[in-house]
Amino acid sequence: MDLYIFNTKTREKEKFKPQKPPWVGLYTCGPTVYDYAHIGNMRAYVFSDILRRVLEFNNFKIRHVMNITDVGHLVSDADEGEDKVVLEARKQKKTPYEIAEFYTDVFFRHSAKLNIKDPTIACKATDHIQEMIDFVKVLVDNGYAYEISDGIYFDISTFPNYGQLSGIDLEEQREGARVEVNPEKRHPADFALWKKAPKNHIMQWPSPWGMGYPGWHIECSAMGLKYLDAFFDIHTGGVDHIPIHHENEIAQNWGFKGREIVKYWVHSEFLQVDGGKMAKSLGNFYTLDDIEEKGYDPIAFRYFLLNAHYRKKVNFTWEALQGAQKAIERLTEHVLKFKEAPPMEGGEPGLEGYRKSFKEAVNDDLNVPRAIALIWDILRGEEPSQDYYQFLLECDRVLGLGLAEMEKKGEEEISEEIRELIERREEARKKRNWAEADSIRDQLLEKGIRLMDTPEGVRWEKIKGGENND
RNA sequence: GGCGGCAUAGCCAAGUGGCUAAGGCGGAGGACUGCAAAUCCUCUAUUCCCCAGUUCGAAUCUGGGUGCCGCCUCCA
Repeated sequence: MDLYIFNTKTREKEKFKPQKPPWVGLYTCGPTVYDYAHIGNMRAYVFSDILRRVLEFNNFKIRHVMNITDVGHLVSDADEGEDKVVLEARKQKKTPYEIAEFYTDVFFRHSAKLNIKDPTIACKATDHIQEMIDFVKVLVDNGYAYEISDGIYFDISTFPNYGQLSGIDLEEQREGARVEVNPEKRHPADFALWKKAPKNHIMQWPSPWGMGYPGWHIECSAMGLKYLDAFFDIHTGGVDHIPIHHENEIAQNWGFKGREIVKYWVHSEFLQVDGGKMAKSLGNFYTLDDIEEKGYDPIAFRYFLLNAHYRKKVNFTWEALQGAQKAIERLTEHVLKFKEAPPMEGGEPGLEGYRKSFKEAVNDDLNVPRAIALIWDILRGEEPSQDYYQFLLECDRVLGLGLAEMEKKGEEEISEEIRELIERREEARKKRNWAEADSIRDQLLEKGIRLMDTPEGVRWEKIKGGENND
């Protein structure tokens, strides 16, 4: 069955054909490690994770490269302002390397909690200064770049297709631009490949053009080519990167190689909060830590994201997250019933149909919402059997919800105090002292423990989320 | 100001020309229970922002309107 992916470049779903099957070269624009990644950032990485998993599901072998931007990303993409990491270092009175290391660790911690697979190669910009210098040198030598007083700039007039990815007409864009342009630049959209460093700049390296530091866009080209080169199939990122970052990348790749390097450009839409933009200034800027602090499982957030298609804006609300939390809990319960069920004699007759539908869904430009609906059809519509359980685990290779590790409620850790309360209630129940039993139950409920009396005895669960929303 | 996208039940959302408009959450009723919870069963959009049009047939295509959002400026 063929896999179809929407290519931003052609604005069409295209049949996916890697250049060197079974290998697939996948490059993901990684984080700029100057601050905590927020849940909107994380959507992009859950998306690239799903893409990777679907590729693996289709039996491709993946080399997944992700950059860690720890230098060169200025406060403005128009090559203005300060380096983000350096700025934060000054604020916190630390070195840029300390800042980068700290936020890189946080990023991978959050990724792990969301069951995002680690990239095959995670590469830091500062570890590839030489590669970037070499890249820029070639561009200069071949006449695609020029030097001015503050750095080396790419000359976009050498690349007639500039703007093709985003469908932008440069002349029109110029009208609305509110950025002051560097008067030395030949064209306002020319972008920095290498910046010359002022003496006191903390991060700087020797180069043919004196001490300096790389422009932001060059790292993806240099590292992408270094690690993927001849099988650079897919490049992912958020939609915000289409207009500047990825256009620039295409342009400089062209200058370097004389051809396009990337075959498929795939971009994920933004996550919105309460129907609008997420921004620190609006007070709706959340991180995964915030989600956990409110009592939700990170995996509930993953489930929430999987419920919507990656090319559509998704609207984050606490109510929706609560729904996702509840859904993943119920899903767990169902899955466990299937886990314990025996195999079906002669196999499940309906299984192949589900298998086909599942693959059709995910291979149709990653239609994960449809795939999840299918999971529910099995969970609610079919008798539990080991055959279906094995199939669910198969599906989870794509979904990454951690179905295999799911545990029964009532097996979580609880404090001694809670345990005693539960025992006291059991005694009261034996004496048919309902008033006391119910009062203890209410007490536990306030402590976030919900009791369930079953024929096999009492079970409990910690209540997730919901109780302390906003 | 320029460019683009979206509008499906209380909420999150699939579906882009034709079987009864997926799925989840929430809600209602019932079974079960000492009562609950969990679970199970049933129900929960005659209709897809509005108005025209194309078509045998449209949530899906076209035109107009309204609303929201994004980008062009930091951001995934």
